[in-house]
Amino acid sequence: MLTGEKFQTTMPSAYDHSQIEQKVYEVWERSGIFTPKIDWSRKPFTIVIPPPNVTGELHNGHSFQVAFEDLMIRWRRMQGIPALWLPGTDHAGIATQNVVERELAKQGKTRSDLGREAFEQMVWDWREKYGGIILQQLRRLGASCDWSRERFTMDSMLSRAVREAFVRLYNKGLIYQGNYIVNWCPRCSSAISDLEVDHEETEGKLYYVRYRLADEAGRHSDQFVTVATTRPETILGDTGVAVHPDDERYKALVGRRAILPAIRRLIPIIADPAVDPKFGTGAVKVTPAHDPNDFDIGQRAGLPIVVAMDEAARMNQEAGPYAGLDRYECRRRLVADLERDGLLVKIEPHTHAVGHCQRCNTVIEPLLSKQWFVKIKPLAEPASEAVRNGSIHFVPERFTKIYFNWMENIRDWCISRQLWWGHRIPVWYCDDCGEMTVAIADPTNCSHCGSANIQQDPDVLDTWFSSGLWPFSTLGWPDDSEDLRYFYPTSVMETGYDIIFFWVARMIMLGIEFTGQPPFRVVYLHGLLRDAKGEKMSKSKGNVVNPLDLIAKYGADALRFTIVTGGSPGQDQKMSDSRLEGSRNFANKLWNAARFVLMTVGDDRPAAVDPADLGVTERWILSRANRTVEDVTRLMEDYQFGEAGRIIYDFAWGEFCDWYLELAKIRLQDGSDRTRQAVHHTLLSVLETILRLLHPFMPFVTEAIWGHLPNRNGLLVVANWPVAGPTDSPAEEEIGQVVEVVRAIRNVRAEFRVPAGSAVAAIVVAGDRAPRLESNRPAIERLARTSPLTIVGGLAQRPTEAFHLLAGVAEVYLPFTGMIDLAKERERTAVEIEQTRQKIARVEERLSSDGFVNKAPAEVVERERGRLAELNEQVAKLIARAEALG
RNA sequence: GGGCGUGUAGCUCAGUCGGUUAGAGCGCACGGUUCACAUCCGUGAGGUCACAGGUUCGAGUCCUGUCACGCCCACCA
Repeated sequence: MLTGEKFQTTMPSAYDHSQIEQKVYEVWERSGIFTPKIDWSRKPFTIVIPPPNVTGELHNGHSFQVAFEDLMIRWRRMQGIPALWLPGTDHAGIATQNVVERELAKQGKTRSDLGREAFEQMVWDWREKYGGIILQQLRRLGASCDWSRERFTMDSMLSRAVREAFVRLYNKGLIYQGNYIVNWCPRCSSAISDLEVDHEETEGKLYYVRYRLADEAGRHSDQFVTVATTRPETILGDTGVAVHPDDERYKALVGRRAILPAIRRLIPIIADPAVDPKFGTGAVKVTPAHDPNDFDIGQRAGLPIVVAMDEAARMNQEAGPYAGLDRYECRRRLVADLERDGLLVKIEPHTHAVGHCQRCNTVIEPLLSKQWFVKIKPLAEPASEAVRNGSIHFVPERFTKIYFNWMENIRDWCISRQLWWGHRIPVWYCDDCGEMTVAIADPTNCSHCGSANIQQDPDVLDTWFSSGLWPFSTLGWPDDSEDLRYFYPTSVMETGYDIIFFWVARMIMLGIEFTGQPPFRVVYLHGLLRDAKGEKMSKSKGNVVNPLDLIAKYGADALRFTIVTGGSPGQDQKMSDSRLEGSRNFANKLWNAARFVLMTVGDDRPAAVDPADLGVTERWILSRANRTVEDVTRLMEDYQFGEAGRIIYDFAWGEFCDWYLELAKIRLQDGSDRTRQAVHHTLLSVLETILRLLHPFMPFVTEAIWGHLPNRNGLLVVANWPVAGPTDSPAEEEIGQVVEVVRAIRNVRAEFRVPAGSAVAAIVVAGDRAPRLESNRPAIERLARTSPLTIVGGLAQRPTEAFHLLAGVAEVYLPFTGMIDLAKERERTAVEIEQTRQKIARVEERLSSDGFVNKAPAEVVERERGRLAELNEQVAKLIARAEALG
């Protein structure tokens, strides 16, 4: 059995997270409790971490992941469930390659200066450094990951899974190679997938260009056709002009040929229904190699394909006089030339969406190129079905629709990247027979002709291909490992909603394809972190916050509690210093409450208590604690973590600290030994319950306090999650009444500016409740500072020279002799009577309506009747008061 | 061009089977050296729940529409 530790020998009056958090983490990690024990008689709870990219250090968005994932893991672990949180990092192909290339650029070098091998080594070094930093940062956040199962997407084990997946899909015909238009980033010099393109509304221009028509012999005629384009440089790749088949204006032109300006290529005029007659002139230039629409049109009409640019978006030899120019320089010169030749009709301003590379913001060039694709429809359908039939559930629900919408319109996934960092595509080309060998293990010979002259495809796979396998590749797939059998499918996938398509959808598709099961049951999506102005965090805006800075200032507990209680699922969140301060203060409050409890209780755990010795005060706080346990557990089951955290906060601060600790002081002062024992027991018991409930939210401070508890047994991290005991409504009602009376008196004291130190006389008239208030006399006397305090059932004669107020069903008189203005009292009473009568009228109206009495649930009607009775009682007292005032 | 979200106190946000008098933190005002805590304690002010209709005995909550802000998706040359 593990023993807890005191992380400080004494408890200073201010909680100092910086002295404690790291020590606590070391104890947890040393204890080995983050590694779950496989127990086939119990169903495990599994989360695989969304692996942070090894591009650099963690940013504050990662704190969200940790806050929610660790919350779930710690909670389930406390419930006695084998809980695995599997950590790891992602090689993040294009992103990591880019940051390393930027490093190189600082030395004035490019990756080609180094060569592939040396460059890859440089990225591995980078990964060593930042991968390590990231894992340390996760520890600082308190992540209770099973470090013995740490993975990296390019580990040999996971790389083998990638090859296995590729080969299986290839053999099934779901991976194919082909020449299609892809999104080409000239800066990265690679194809990227549709998802990696950001569309930005851009103020561009629409150029109207005249193409001269050719006569039948191919010579100049005097006729023209005018086309409109936003990218004039692509004219150099035109192989046709298309019009709509029903467009009367152009019917006669179909079948004729036009002469391409600048390079005088003859191109046919064809009809195609994809052309919108209302756009531009209704005639469109067709550039099959540089536009996806044009590619389709070209395919239908059998047009030739002319690629006019290279992979850096410079014009190639097809561009004739413009060869070697950058695409925009070419555009500038070509437009000038067209104008000179009288072929430029006009230029209109035109706003349209321009694609940019998500990683480097370079304008994307649609380009014909030979790439590898995943045929996605056969994978998407079962993936949709898994969500439709409830095998996978989204929290919050609304993301289901977004998921379906994307799945239904999905297009084949371009998975090859012309990069050096990543999983090399497991395809080898034979120099002799030209055939491909696709294999899991590196082949030495062509599988077709046996030649040893084979060369591996130079490209790597989209980083999301390996990420898509993460929930099972990390557990040993394709082997039938014990981990895979026990921990898979995982329980919850927790991540930001911004990567539903990139990652979540692909895990579902690939998970079902390869394991026959959905990779997780629940997708919990947290919102995104915004800065104080509500803007997205990004490096370019310079508003990225390092979580370590916040941890240093406020503590990891405060950061996590702020995140979890700061919003609701799927909702973006701003983080402010004032909220972080509030959470830090809460940790301190808890620390001090614990100091008080421990100081009071001493070093020995009180023996079990005879329930008969519990006073109503104890019964009250224990009942409230049980209710809190029940509510929190229910909310956690329902993924309402924020609400759960707020409830703990309210109970711990607003009830335990504000009221019970104060009441306990009084009980201890006045009580017998048996009472003291009951109070000690209750103090400790409720404190422990709070610590247990709060541990998944604020793991460090709760564990640190736990370490000071007398005769503690083990660490809090593996303590049991509390089970709600019975509630005690009479006790809750009784103390509720006491609280109400105390508050009412405090209120009046403050209004009359009674010095805090001085006592006031008070008379409480409480009817048949008087005995119960009487038994709480010390509490009222001390907490409301009353002396003498008179508690009676009724009064023969009501005092007039006193301030009068109602506290629930009790009346309170404060005889502020000489300070009472009778006229004002009369008026105040009259106003109160009037207000109470209005309330009564409203309730009576409701109760007299047939609709309400018949249709509302019985308990609601009952509640209204009770309310009416109470109001009637109040108004009677007010009238009596008015009469006494004369 | 589609779709989604948000609009509740000065600020940041809760409010998930529709049910008394709509909550919290911060900020603000007033008062506090009560032996756990000034990272604190007590008290208070502050909201026609964006707007307009509708459903209902009853609407911040459900429906329709409008306005404002934000986001996502989309091959309009």
